[in-house]
Amino acid sequence: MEEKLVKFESAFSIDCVIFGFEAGELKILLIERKDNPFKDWLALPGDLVKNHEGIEESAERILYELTGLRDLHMEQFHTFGDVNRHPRGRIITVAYYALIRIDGQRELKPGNFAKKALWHSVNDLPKLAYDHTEIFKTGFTKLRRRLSYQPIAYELLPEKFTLTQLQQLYEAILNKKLDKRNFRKKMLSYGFLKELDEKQKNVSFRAAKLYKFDRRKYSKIFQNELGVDIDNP
Amino acid sequence: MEEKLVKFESAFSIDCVIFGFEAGELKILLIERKDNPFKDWLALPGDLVKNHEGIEESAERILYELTGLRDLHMEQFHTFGDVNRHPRGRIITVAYYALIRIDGQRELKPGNFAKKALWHSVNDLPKLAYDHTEIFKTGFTKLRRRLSYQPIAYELLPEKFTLTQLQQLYEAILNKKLDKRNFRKKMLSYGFLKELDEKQKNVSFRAAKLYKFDRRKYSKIFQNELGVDIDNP
DNA sequence: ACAAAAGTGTTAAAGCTACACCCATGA
DNA sequence: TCATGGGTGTAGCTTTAACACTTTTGT
Repeated sequence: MEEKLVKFESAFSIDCVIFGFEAGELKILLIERKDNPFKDWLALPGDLVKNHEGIEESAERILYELTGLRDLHMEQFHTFGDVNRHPRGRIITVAYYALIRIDGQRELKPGNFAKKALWHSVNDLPKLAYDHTEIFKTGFTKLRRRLSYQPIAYELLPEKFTLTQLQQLYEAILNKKLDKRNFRKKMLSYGFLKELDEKQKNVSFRAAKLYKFDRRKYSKIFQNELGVDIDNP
Repeated sequence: MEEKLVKFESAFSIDCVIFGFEAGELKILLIERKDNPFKDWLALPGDLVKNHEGIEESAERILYELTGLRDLHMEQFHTFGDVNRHPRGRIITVAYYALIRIDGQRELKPGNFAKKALWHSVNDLPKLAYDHTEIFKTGFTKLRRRLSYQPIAYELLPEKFTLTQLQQLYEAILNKKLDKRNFRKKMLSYGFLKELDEKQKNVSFRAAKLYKFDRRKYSKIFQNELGVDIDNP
């Protein structure tokens, strides 16, 4: 373009609702803030977007800094821009959710603003800093809706999982009981679950068959359904 | 809070995809830019968010300045924040769509950046300024999805409408033909369409019955379905 | 042997799809 | 009287919902 560039100072941030599934419960990752404002409160992980950083890029950076994980499914779900949402000035925030496999071994690195990062059950959250409670609720609603038309559950489960685990996850997200037989029938009918020659180990009862999600088959089955790009609908 | 406020300069804007339905076609409102960058290009109506203006408020202001309409259904659908999306600097934009009843009489006031505002069929759009083509496409996809679980069609039709008009609108949004009998059966089965004692006028064929959308009945029927707030799902 | 979860079918109801003709009206 | 869209029913198929017992395994 022929005109000079105008330089603005960034005034936007990213906040992330990071979902995980553990012990039959849906959880999110929260940090405990070490500085004001909201010192000692729990908050969603987030940061200002840097000047030469796209917002997707920024969301991925924040997640990486906290969890050491890259290339996860992140999805922007809403932008919050009330004038007074941030006590330090006019900062609007773009909210993303991420789905990750909780791995007890992985060490979480809380980063600059946080004392520690911990998993909290979505059913038992305290009041969060800023407008983060509202952000969480909006994100959870979007996740729930998305579950009905996208195979996102598999991002939260280990690579190999049992049908009961899958069902528990659906129940945790949808917050209702499902019928075991109907659930299995339906999931298997889609044809994108691959039954493995393996079973659960170290359980004190009959071991269940393990399955994995076959992304190839999924894409083949649902490609161009309504002309919608499956990875960006 | 005890600390001093930090003042940022705003660097975000709103862009609006304004849908209307006319002559059996789904249309959007575009402005022709009168200044650089993108002088003479078509663009979505948009503006910078003012310093003391919430983003919803800003979206409503922009729509009002352009159309003279207030209190319309506006829905935020995505935020676009590529580093280079705007030639003048780092400006991220929050995109909204609005649904309006096209009224041939209403005068559109294009505002500061625009020479004129005109309706364009969604099936025949030229390349738009900035990343507005992408913004439009994303918005259209979200609109289409939303149609399947929210009664948004009624925002686009006149208060009194025929079932054929309703069907044409669905066909325009979903971009496919629907079966007349099945469509009517289904719409009427919901129970929130009120049949009026009135018929179409000034048509050169058998006049069709007029219906209107009964928002009260709708709310009663669908309240708390899955615990989701119907106006903010 | 018992506790715990795995695994498995059938039936009825509801919803969806496909399909074609007569009717009312104004020109 | 003709052209135009308005208005209507049925049958087959698919999908969903409700429902309970036997099997396997480890302790």
